[in-house]
Amino acid sequence: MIDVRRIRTDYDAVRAALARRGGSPDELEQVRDLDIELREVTAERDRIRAEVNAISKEVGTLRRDGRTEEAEAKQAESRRLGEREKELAEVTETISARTRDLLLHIPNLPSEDAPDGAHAEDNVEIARVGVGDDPAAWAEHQRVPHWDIGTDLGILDLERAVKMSGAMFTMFRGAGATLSRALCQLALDHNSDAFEEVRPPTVVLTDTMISTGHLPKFADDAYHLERDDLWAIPTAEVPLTSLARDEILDAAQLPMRLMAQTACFRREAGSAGRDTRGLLRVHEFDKVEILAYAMPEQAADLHAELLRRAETLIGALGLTYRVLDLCTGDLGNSSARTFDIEVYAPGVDQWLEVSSVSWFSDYQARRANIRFRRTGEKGTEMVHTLNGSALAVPRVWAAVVETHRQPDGSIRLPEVLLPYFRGATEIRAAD
RNA sequence: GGAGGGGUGGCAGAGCGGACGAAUGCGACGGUCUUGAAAACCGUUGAGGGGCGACCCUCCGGGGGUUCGAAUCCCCCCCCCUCCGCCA
Repeated sequence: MIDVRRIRTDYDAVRAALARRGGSPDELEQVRDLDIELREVTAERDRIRAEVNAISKEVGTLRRDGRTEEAEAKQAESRRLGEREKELAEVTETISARTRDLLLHIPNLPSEDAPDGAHAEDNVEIARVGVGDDPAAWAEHQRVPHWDIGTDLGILDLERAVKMSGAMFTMFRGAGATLSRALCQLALDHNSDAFEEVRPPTVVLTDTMISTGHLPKFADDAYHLERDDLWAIPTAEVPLTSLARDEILDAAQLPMRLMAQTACFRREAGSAGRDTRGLLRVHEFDKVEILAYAMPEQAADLHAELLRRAETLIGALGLTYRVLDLCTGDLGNSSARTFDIEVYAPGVDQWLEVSSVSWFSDYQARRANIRFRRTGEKGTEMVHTLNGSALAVPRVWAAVVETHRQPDGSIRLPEVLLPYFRGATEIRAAD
């Protein structure tokens, strides 16, 4: 949520910032008008409440002194005021519920540093590492899609996954399953110097989904367990962000760094028919997420750190990648600024988004009510939240397999993965 | 799932219709004393909202109700603890 007070005091700037995303300002305008109305009605209601409180006190005194008649007169007066108050209470409730609902639908203000633009094509490439997508840079044996490689080597069993769970579910087998697990383990080990490992629940309450911004706007993208009104998380960002919900953190605790490996569930409702083959777009996948709570002045450095950590990992796997600074039109709803890491997968000849490293300013913190107190100071401020995928398994799995495929069809394992492979250095077809 | 007990400020814990945003203790912060520290003593110390301000409003797990007035009474829900059942 953006701060209502900013809408109140700085409307034009807020409106201009949101306009950079390309949306309509209707909701914003409604919030501004409702807020003015709300404060008027609330002030009137508070006045009446104050009066009722004062009268009740008098009644107490009068009754104690045995002045029953006077007390009864006061009570009657208070009853009348109470009725008026009830009416006003209904009005304020309606207005504030409406305001909150609108506010929950308004996206975050983009950072001033985020590049302007309307579509993904306007994203700015800020780094490119490896051989790139130049056809000449890749050998013929690397031009095999991972689904063929996986099937040939017996390490990917999509057919049976579909039998159990339907389209866009996956199953790794043998060395393929080991590779999946090794990638996660590598990501956790790589960040264990500064991040606390967490194993959160993967099924959460509605409020938990609201805190990160995944609800109410994007309900169609998530799996909902109706009977218990629970949601399967689309990313560990959801539980990790709610970890500190409704808490006031000490400045000394910040920045607070957390990481978690979880299954992630996505309905992919809007992308039916796209990337249906292989591992490019699936309903369930494993991911290691890194996340931080920070004071505002720490956020920029942390954002750079999260990006650097995600990048190092991809680089260590010997993959070719590029980093994009997302333009305002392509930014996620809750994000103020996002860097995407895209890996080049030679077999499918595509750039695959494998990591999204985002800074949410205080947008999620306000939804989740996560504050901090500066040491020695009174009052509280909203924390800033940041997160990024350290490693998302299926797409990285695909890129590793395609990139490191040898002329004889085997896969040479990158050195960083060797500790997790029980002595093996390559993946070959079982006889 | 069944029976019983409980949810109050950073923590512990009283209050069970009116002077209670809440005793008391601990903790934290500031001060006195001390070469320094400890102890002792004095003071301060929850959050959110509105108003230029005096000040006002809300919050005692959540929601609803009774009442002139609710932390306190009634109803529903959630969570925690103990016992039983079931169970990876």
